[in-house]
Amino acid sequence: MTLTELRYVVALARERHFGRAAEKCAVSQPTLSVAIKKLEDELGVILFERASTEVRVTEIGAGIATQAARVLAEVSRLGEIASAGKDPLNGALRLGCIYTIAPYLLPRLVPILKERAPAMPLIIEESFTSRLLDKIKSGELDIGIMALPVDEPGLVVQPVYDEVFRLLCPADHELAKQKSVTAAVLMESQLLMLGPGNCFREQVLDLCSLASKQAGASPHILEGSSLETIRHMVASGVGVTVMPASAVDNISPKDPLLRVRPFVEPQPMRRVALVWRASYPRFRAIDTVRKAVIDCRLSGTKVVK
Amino acid sequence: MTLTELRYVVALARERHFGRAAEKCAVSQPTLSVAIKKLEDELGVILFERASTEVRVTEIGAGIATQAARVLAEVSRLGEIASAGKDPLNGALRLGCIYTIAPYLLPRLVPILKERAPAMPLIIEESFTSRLLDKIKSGELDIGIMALPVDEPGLVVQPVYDEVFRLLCPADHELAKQKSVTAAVLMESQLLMLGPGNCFREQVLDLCSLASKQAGASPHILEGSSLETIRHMVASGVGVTVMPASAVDNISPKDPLLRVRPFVEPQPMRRVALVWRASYPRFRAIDTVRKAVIDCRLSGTKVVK
DNA sequence: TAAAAATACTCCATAGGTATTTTAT
DNA sequence: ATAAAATACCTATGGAGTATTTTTA
Repeated sequence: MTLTELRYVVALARERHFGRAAEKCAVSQPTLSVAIKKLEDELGVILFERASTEVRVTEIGAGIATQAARVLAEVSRLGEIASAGKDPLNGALRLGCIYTIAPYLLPRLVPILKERAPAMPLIIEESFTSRLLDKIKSGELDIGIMALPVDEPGLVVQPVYDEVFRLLCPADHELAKQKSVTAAVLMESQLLMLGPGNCFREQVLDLCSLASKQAGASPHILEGSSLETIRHMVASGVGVTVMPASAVDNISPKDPLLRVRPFVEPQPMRRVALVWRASYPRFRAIDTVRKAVIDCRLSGTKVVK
Repeated sequence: MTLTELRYVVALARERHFGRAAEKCAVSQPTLSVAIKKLEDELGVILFERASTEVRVTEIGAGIATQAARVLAEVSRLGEIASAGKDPLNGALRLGCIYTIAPYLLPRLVPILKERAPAMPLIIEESFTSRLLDKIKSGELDIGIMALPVDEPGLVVQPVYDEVFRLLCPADHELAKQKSVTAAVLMESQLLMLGPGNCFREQVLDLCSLASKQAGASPHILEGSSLETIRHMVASGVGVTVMPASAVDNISPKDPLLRVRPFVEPQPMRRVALVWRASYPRFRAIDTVRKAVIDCRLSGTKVVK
């Protein structure tokens, strides 16, 4: 049975004339004749009474034609679904973001995407890098925003921007007197940092190990559960911390409790990237996200490439 | 787009594995791969994300697969409709019968058919031969029961039985004394007969013209609107009439008002036939009707062939 | 004789097969 | 190295064409 045959049946049931029905279907009369006969043989039922004067639809033929029309209607809906889905900016995008980026990027990113891709609702999830990667691979998420390094088979990684780190210290701290600081100073202070699982913790630890080689000492570490928590702890004078620029560059130089200081060149930084399954087909959706991220113009960041 | 392709999509959406889906569809893996790709190209949409570890259904792919399953369900209903209609004894049969047969045949025929073809409801219409023929040709009726001659292009005529005529006269009539009568006696009596349009009228008139050649006289004719009306008129002594055997053979020899007498050999008779469109496909339904008519065993009839 | 459908045949597109390559883990 | 999908290539079915025949009014 062929969809074409069904179209022929519907046409013939309407026209009651092989020649005219064939014309409507843009095929020759024998083609239609043969096809109808083939379908009748297949169904084991006579659909049309052929007489020289006119073609009559049998009772069964009428039923079959009606049902055939229904089938064709459902088929046409297939086409509609496809064309609705043709636009990559149509349909939900499940976006994951690591904890140390989300609160600073998403408030800017979401409105931009909402404007640029109104038919693409965002389903957002914040988590650790490793959880995000798992969910992207399993298909629970479509795209992730996270810091490098990321190396997972089957996933595509596209760096988007580099973000420098800053020192955050109490306003009355010794280091607040300096215009810029070296990583070595981290050795000499009570250092607050995120708990395990956060990639930013690793990056800060890398910075420390680098510094410790030079200074020959280990920092005094105290852990906080989120950057905002750590920020409040710094404000209360517990110690200093390292922050991504986007998390602290909104702090006024005249803030009563906090001071932000850059590191000396070469400034430590993290590289933030988009990550998606290699097989994910909505390229334009990804690119739209990338451009939107860039257009967030987070302070202390520089677009890659 | 092919129904086969839709089956492949449904299978692949379920299996999420080209090899297994192909197996379920009883085709080779490349066949399924190519077909899916072809459909994706046609719809202009990626339906499946291919990764080496697993196949994932895209959002659109899921929608398409669901709709494809719906299409296939509707297609399978086509098959059901066909197999339900495969039995010629399934579905209504529109049966026409002339006025001078219907009241005597149908009371026996309908129960027989109802028993032998319970799934074939009868839609019955009584009319004149010419009206029946028109309706059969136009498709309003499927089959007709009527007296010959019938010669209409496009229609098939199958004689079923011959039915002799009888003389019906008042019990106290002169002719009631005879054991059998000749057609010539019709010339000598007040003759009741049906009005124009009835084929039986023509047959009786033929009988009279035959007789008049021998007797050299014309009958005194009075018209009635139906055989039953005429019967009552005969019973009231108005005159005599000619009747088909099946209409009068139920009259008792001891009936207080009426007498039935056979004609001498060769007895006048009518040939009753089934008539249908040459293109009408339900052969077995026709044959079932034919056999049922024969099995009515109407008195004074003899099966043809 | 004319109109309409069926048949005969020819051709080519394509669905499906096997063998092989590519790709990613 | 292995598993899975894609690709290449071949074959055969059958869909569609033209020309012709059959059928019937």
